[in-house]
Amino acid sequence: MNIWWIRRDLRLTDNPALTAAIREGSGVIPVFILDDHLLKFPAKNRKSFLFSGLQNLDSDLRRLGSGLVIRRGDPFIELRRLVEETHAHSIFAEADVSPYAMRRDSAIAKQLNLHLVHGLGIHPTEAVKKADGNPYTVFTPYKNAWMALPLSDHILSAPSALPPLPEIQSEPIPDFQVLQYFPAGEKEAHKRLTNFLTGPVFDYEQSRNEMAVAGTSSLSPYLRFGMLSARQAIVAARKKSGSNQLIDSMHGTETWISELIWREFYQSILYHFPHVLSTAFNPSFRDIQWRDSSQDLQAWKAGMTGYPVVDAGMRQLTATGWMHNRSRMITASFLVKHLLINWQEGERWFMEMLLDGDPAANNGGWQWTAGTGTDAAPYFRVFNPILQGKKFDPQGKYVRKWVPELANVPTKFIHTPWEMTDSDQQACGVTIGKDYPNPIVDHNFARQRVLAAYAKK
DNA sequence: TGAAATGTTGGGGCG
DNA sequence: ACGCCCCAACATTTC
Repeated sequence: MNIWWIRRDLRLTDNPALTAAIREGSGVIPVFILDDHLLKFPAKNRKSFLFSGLQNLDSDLRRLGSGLVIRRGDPFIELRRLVEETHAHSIFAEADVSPYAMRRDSAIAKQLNLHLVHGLGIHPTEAVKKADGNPYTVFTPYKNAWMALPLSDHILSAPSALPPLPEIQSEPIPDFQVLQYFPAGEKEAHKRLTNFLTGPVFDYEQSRNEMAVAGTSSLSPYLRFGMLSARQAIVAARKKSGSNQLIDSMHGTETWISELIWREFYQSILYHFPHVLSTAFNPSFRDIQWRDSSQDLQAWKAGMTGYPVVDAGMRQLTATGWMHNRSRMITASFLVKHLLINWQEGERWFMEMLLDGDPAANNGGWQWTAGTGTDAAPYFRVFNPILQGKKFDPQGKYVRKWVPELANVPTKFIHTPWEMTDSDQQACGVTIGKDYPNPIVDHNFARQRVLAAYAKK
């Protein structure tokens, strides 16, 4: 009898840890531990998604004759108890790369028979390295090395039956709110993958940037909790790309696969440079004089900056726990460059709000935006929220959806509502400065300010 | 996975 | 017909 310790691999198909636990023993006990150290972090939406995913996994396991054991407390203490209670031989778990997880797991491995199994990404973190043994810190060469490694398309199948659980204590799954836009679970993940690969991926290069279009896979929360493995995603995409004659679909799938490789790149960065969670990766950007304005930070969080695309993104985030990738870049750039507020404030807020909130990817994204990271956007690249809106939400559909007070603003003014005359405003039923804020900072002024601040550091 | 400033070119209006 | 100017369109450089 072995324990399958579930952490962020809430799936039965293509699960190396589960497969190993089954193969190495005469039975398996699926366990999830509610770890207060992780659960005290204010991330209501993500916890709902997790708990809903656990409920889903539990019913999938029951269908196979087993079930999910839930415990609450310190992982080491709970696992030790479980081993005593069940006489389990070994514990199998998917290896993780966050500093907390690595510290936790190596401490537990000293006391208990814990086997960490690779499964978070396609290639183990240690496998993608430069010839001299050092980790890559630039994406393109990392990607090239990653692509050069053999990729098995073998998907581990889900068990068809499991032995019943022993009579042991299990906590109920905590209450959670149902997430309208992101139902949890493996089945939903597969539905989205199939849907994406039979439609949107064909036009991915174009439509992935259009914020009002469902042109992205929207799989990030599922990948975050392992309701879908990276291998399942990539193998399915590769099949699509190989089987289709349309050159566009080939480009689309390759571009999407590239996005999946970014996830592993940032996992590798976090693994090798855990200090990125507390400071800039690039030391020359550690002394920027950030502004300290709780008022501006609050306006950003609330989606009340006066720049419609920025506000639409921020409101989509609070309303759904997810934000379109293009809006993530725009809103992040706005916080760092326009408001000159420390990117770590944004990183924390995104971690509170995002269903897919993951320390590696989130930190990587923020450091990229701030220009402080590996292979980052150059600091002088300042997104113009008006131009970004015109380019990637030309009809203002995205803005109208998430900033309803601007719903009737003519397209001509949808990204610059403050340019409307009083009678324009009256005609579309919104008073700028009252129903919707004026811009909290002038674009040209902010641009000059941030360039000066970065140049000085 | 930028945007703005600056430089260059060429068509067309006009004296 | 010619030179001059304007300026849109595109290219390059700079932040």
